[in-house]
Amino acid sequence: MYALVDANSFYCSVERSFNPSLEGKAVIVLSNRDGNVVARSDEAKKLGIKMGQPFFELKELREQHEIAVFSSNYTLYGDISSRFMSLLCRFVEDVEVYSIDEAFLHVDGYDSIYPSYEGLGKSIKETVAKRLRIPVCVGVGPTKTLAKLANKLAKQRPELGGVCVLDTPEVIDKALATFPVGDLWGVGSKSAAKLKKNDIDTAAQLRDVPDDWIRQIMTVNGLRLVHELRGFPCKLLEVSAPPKKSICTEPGFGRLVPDLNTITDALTTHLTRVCEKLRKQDSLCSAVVVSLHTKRYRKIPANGLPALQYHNHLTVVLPHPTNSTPELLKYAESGLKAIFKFGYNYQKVGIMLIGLVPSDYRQKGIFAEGPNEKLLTLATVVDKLNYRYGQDKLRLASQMYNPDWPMKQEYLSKCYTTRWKDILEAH
DNA sequence: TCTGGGGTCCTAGGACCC
DNA sequence: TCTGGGGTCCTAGGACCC
Repeated sequence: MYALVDANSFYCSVERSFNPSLEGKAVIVLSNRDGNVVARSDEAKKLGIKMGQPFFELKELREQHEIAVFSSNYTLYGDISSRFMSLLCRFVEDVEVYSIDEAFLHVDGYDSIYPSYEGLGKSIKETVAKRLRIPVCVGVGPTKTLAKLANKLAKQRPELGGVCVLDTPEVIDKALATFPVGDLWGVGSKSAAKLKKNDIDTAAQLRDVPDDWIRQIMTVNGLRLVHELRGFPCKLLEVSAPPKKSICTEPGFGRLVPDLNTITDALTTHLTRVCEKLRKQDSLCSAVVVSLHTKRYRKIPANGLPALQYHNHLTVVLPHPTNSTPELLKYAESGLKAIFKFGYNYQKVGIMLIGLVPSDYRQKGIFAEGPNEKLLTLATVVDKLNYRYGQDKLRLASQMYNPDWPMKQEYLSKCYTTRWKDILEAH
């Protein structure tokens, strides 16, 4: 049996846990640069605020109702998340961290400690509430898909007390009979539409379709999903996260930028961040993809001419895998120069590291040089110093510092758990 | 009459997840 | 004024190999 433990409105709950006066009030958390809504408390959902809704659209609503607004504070959420996961590891041996706010658990073989799955679920819920003041729901089922479904029911039906166990065929049948097929894990909007066309509206109906048919319309993923609904596990627990296969970043500038110099500065900064992640997972990358975009949603200006659009990307294959920032920068910059076109107002530049291989992988081309070992060592030293003395204390001369564009974060909370000066004071 | 058969690797695009 | 960001997996088709 699998359990899925998932925090309720995680980002909002974290903000609340350090500010109890927000209890019972509408809370929202915004995306980078305060652009869109990425998390909503139940009260905010009731006001009709949609996931992903642009923040500026809420102006009127905010005048009518009291809504607590926060910029996203990933330092804080990340730290609370890791505390959350460590708590879960005290309950069972096998824990798969599935996302920042949810984890799958293997829950078999603990009968002597927890006589029932309900008991285990309640115990987890109470402990997380007590230690972190984060509300969670627990769903239990014979497969990950059913655990996920159970979790959703636990959230929807307050009478369950936050724990839903699907353990017998009868209980599972009953749950599937009314569960909308589009709410299943792995059914997105496209598949939901296709299924609807074929008169499949509930999870129970999907469970009973022929294998060949579902494979045809939803590929092997759909087949796996159907088997999971029938109670045969196809998705197993991944206790140790496999290394990432690609690492990318593509944040917007926050304003429109026409010149290559500024864009190159931003590229250097982005590259510095992704290289740090690359080295942290102990990998080398064998190619970089640079991309450049103008702004998509620009309104047609007064002169009636739509803003010129330009989107392009280029893959630069390296002569040998590396994780050295200056070395990668050379190739990334050449890629940028190749796709940059004068005369546009750009919104963002992106960088993606692909073809990641373990760092002990040293495959030399017959005539090409291997990675420069000195540069690799240098990168390690730079990381250590920056970890100790603060991000970007040691940086490339070409990296923009104190960027002049606004990193809009008007509603940022403090880093209560990771920065000495931000620790709460008790009076 | 009859025009092989089996495989790998890469890429772009689609779909999905949080 | 103002519209996010970071990932994974699968498939079909092309190119290539023997």
